[in-house]
Amino acid sequence: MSDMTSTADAPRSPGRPRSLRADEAIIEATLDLLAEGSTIEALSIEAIAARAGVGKATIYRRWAGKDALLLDALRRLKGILPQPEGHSLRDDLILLVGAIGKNVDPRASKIMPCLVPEVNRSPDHFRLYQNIIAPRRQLMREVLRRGISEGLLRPDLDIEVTMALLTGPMLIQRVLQWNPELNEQTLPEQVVDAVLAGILTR
Amino acid sequence: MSDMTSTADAPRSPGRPRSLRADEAIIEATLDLLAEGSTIEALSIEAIAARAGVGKATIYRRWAGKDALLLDALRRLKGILPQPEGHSLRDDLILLVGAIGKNVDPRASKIMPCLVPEVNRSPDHFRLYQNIIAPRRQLMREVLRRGISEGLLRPDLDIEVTMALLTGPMLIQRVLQWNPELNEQTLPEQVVDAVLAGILTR
DNA sequence: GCGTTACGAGACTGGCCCGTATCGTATTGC
DNA sequence: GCAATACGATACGGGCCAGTCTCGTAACGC
Repeated sequence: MSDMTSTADAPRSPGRPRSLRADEAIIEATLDLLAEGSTIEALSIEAIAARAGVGKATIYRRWAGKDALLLDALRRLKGILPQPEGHSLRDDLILLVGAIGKNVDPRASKIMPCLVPEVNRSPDHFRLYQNIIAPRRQLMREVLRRGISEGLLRPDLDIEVTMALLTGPMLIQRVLQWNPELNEQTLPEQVVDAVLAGILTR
Repeated sequence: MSDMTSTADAPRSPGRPRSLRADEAIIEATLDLLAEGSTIEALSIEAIAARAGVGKATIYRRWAGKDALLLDALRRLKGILPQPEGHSLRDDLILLVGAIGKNVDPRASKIMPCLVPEVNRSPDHFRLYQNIIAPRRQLMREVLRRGISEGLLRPDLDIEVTMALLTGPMLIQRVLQWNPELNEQTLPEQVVDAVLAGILTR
């Protein structure tokens, strides 16, 4: 939405219309290059244009520069939210934890780690990042609140801390490869069960 | 150890000896620039030389290139390990969790997020990263084992998962600024207590 | 057909950087 | 004093890239 790429209510300007294929190709090329390991700042407009089979001018006609293009491209990665069923607290939490760092677009998992420095540096990227994860946090918050109101969870529970507890292990494993010993497949279930029950002897 | 910077057992070569001040100044300049927000690849030898008040040749005389210099510089950030007292399981865990992402060198916390992409890309950086955190994990592992053998913790506890549970929340908060709502100061205590007790109603 | 705008391709200037080389000078052992 | 090496500074060629501009061509409304 940073530029006039959108299907605006334009008063039908004269001349040849913008190519929708070009839009798509540029965004896709950007995400591809990032997913292939290019750092966010090693990424060049020239490389994107070449990969997209597009002239550089075609990119500059649409975006002001690399940053604007990048923010637009990343917005495409938002993906869809998981849908907790609401039957079982445990199952819902496992679903949400398993969805952390996952995305319909498989490139997302390669790209995410590259964004960490940007998020710490640029307010724009930080906002985008928070916009993407906020609804997911909200989803988990609601599941936990339901658990409390149903009497399953302690009423004095600190929900924000609990969310960090559920999210943290999965995120450091997916983004930071924190511990090679851990099994990413079974981790969501293990985390949820451990958080629910605690680790003290009963 | 990548180059001959070390105080080697040299057979006393002739000519003017290398300046130790230059070594120090170059490393310090590198860490300073990183801490000030330069990305790892935006960092240029030229900028380091200027900041260190040193000729470029002085750098190339010591290191083969940016990567070698960087790995050496990062090794300086290792810092010292926290020392659990061994009296109280809870206190020891709070100490260890609080030390996550902390360092005697305050620049470390600024630099860490910048390294995330490198760690995912370069095996050298990944090794360095694992070498730094492995002893800290080991420390936590021992504290948890002691907790089990003292009968405080469940004997069937999955220690690796538990470590992720304790580490994850702190790490995503310090490195990713995951949730602005959370208080970093009180988080270690909250995390340890929640993990120990679980969140189910008793 | 005509004016208008977009297209892919690529030329072009200017900036930043790498890695090497070359200054004149400083510091060591002999 | 003399050879050897290091020093800071700076010049140099080469590469990559940003952003602008200019080709000849293509697609639209009228």
